[in-house]
Parts: sequence; structure tokens; C-alpha cells
Amino acid sequence: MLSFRGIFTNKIDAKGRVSVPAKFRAVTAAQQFSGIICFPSLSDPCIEGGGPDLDAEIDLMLSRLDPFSRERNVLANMLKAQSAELMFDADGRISLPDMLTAKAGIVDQVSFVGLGNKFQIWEPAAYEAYLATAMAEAAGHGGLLRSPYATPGSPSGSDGRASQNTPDTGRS
Amino acid sequence: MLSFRGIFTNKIDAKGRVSVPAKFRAVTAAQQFSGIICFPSLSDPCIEGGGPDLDAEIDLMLSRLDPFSRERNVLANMLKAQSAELMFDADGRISLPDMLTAKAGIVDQVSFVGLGNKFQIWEPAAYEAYLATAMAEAAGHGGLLRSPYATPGSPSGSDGRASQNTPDTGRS
DNA sequence: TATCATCCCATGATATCCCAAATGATCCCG
DNA sequence: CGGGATCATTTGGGATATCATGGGATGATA
Repeated sequence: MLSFRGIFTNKIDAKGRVSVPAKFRAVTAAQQFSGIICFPSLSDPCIEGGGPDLDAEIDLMLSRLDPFSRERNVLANMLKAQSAELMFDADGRISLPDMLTAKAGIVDQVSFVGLGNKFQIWEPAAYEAYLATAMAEAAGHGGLLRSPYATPGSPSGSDGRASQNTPDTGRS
Repeated sequence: MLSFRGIFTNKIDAKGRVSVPAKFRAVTAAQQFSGIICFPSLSDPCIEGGGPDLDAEIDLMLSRLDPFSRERNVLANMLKAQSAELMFDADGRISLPDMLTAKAGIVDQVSFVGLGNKFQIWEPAAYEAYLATAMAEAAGHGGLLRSPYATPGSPSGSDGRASQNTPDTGRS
């Protein structure tokens, strides 16, 4: 119950404010923080975010890279320079900086997508498209879902072919 | 008595609520949790669910993948974004999100199908059809169930056939 | 003074809680 | 072995609380 879960689509009002889902607020509240920390996704056209725990995880990963390496500077530019600490107002809303919304093609609606230790913020239509590809791809990654109790020589029970029904991407 | 067992078909009322079978509630209650955690099946047109133990297994698997890898994002989209933590009301009911019922073709009735460590939620007619194929298939998979007590060189003692008495699927 | 951001309150929609009835299963007694 | 009573569980409806969202007021900044 202490992780980001589910998909919630909210509106951005005329002032640029958007409600963070109450379920997500509860997660960061458990981390003694009434806000979220956001940065551009490294791999997808969306915003990523989380609480202080995620930020600490990022610091730890960056600290393992050489202090003056180009890789570290590049990653720090994405995860630190372009990040923002967005505090909730009294009603649980934030306003997303233009720097972040522009990359994600966000206009007046956003979908909050819970991914466990972090979440993503998408333009709703863009996420629908992404989810379709993710579902197809997930079938290929099905091999990662191995039984924790399997013995080395035991059969998996799966022939590797995961039949996938058509995802209903188009919905209101 | 600590695993999901049996088939129970319940109605969804006008508000979208459905009773979770009392036997299933007892299982998650034993895990100190008065609710269930549901997500789309990776292989079948149905919903899957379980208690915190099942969710912890999923978390463990995801945590082993690199935080910003595409694999992890894709799998988290299946198992976290599309999942829901559904708490029982005072009468042991939950309300299933549209995102989950749509994929399973669920309208106003559901069948809870116990599978041991987890369970599935089907549209009743769809389950009847699935069960027919599953029973035929199960006979051929009997050989996958190796004795936990077998010694390396011992014969299996199984001819692959399992006699099955009729389950009471359709009732009331 | 004008513009922007933040704070505060009001409203509508949705989900949750609480109570009551009906159905079905179990147990006990004749 | 049959019948009736008791209990657990499911199902229905009304009341309440929570949440998202819009608009106005306040304060800071340039």
C-alpha cells in the first residue's frame, strides 16, 4: 500500500493546476513529504516522478558514476537540472513547469500512471498508444515471470508463446 | 485453508459492487489484509488477483530489474499501472474498475476461480468455455507435475492421465 | 500598476459507509 | 430420514464522506 498503482486522468485548469491523485498523495505523505519530485523520462515522451525515496535512489545511482565523467553530467542534467520539486496546495494540486509539459506534449489533460516506486505523467492519447505497444512487448518479457520456486532443470510450464488478446486502447 | 479454492459466481449490483466469496476473504485476512489486489491476466481474457503475498512476489521480481530499463517500465505498466488495490466494504464487497472488467468482458456477473496462491475473475460464460479447453489440455500436462519426493533416477509412475469428476460450475 | 502565483472556499460527481431484507446452507430435533 | 429453526452470506437501497474542479481573493514581484 506504499507504492504508486493505477491510472488516473485529470484536467489541467486555466491556471495550469492539476490534482495529483489522492492515492499518490498518500504515498508521498508516507515519506513525510507533501509534494512530488518530477523530471523528464529518459526513455519515453513523458514526465516521471516520485517521492523523496525515489530521489534518494537516483542520488545513490549517480554517486556511483565518476564525478567528472560525461555520463554523470549528462544524466544529472536530465534528472537534476530539469527536475522540479512540486509541492501540493491545500487541495492536493500542483502546476507542472512548461519545461516538463513541452517534452511530453501535454496540453490540458494528463494521465498519472503508477509504476510502483515511481509514476509517469503522460498526455492521455500518447499513453494509450504507448500502453498498446507495452502490452505487446510484455508478452515477450513474460520469461521474466519465472517461478521463484523453480528448480534449474524443471519445466517452466510456459512454451514462451503468450497468447495476447487485443488491448482495448480506444476508450473514453 | 490458506489458499484460494473453488468456484463462486456472484452478481454485480447497480453500483458496480460484487461480494468476494467469504472463503477468499478468509485467505487475505490471514495475510493481515482486508482486500484484494487485482490486475489483468497476462495470458487469458480475465482478471487475476490475490493478497499481499502475491503482490510482494511481483515487487520482488520488478525490483531486480534496473529502475530505468525499458523492461521494467513495460512490466510495471502491466502489473502496477493496470492493477488495483480493492478493499472490502463492511459486507465484504469490492467494485471492479472498468479498466479491468472491460478486458474480461464482464458485465453483471463474475466467477471467482481459486487457483491456490492466486485466483481469477471471469465472465461466467467465458469461463465455461475456458474450462472445457483447460480440462482437455490438463490431461496432457499431467507429466509436468513431478513428485517433490522423486529421486533423480526414479520412474515417474504417472501415465499422464488424471481422472476428473465433474466440477459444479453452473448452479443456482 | 499590472501580472503572476498562491491560498481559500463552493460545487458537482463519485465512491464509501451503514443499515435492512432475502437467499441459501447448516445444524438440531423429532 | 424428514422437517424446522438458526446462522452465515449475499444482495439491495439510502445516507454520508471524499475527491476533483472551478472561481474568487490575497499577496508578491517587476
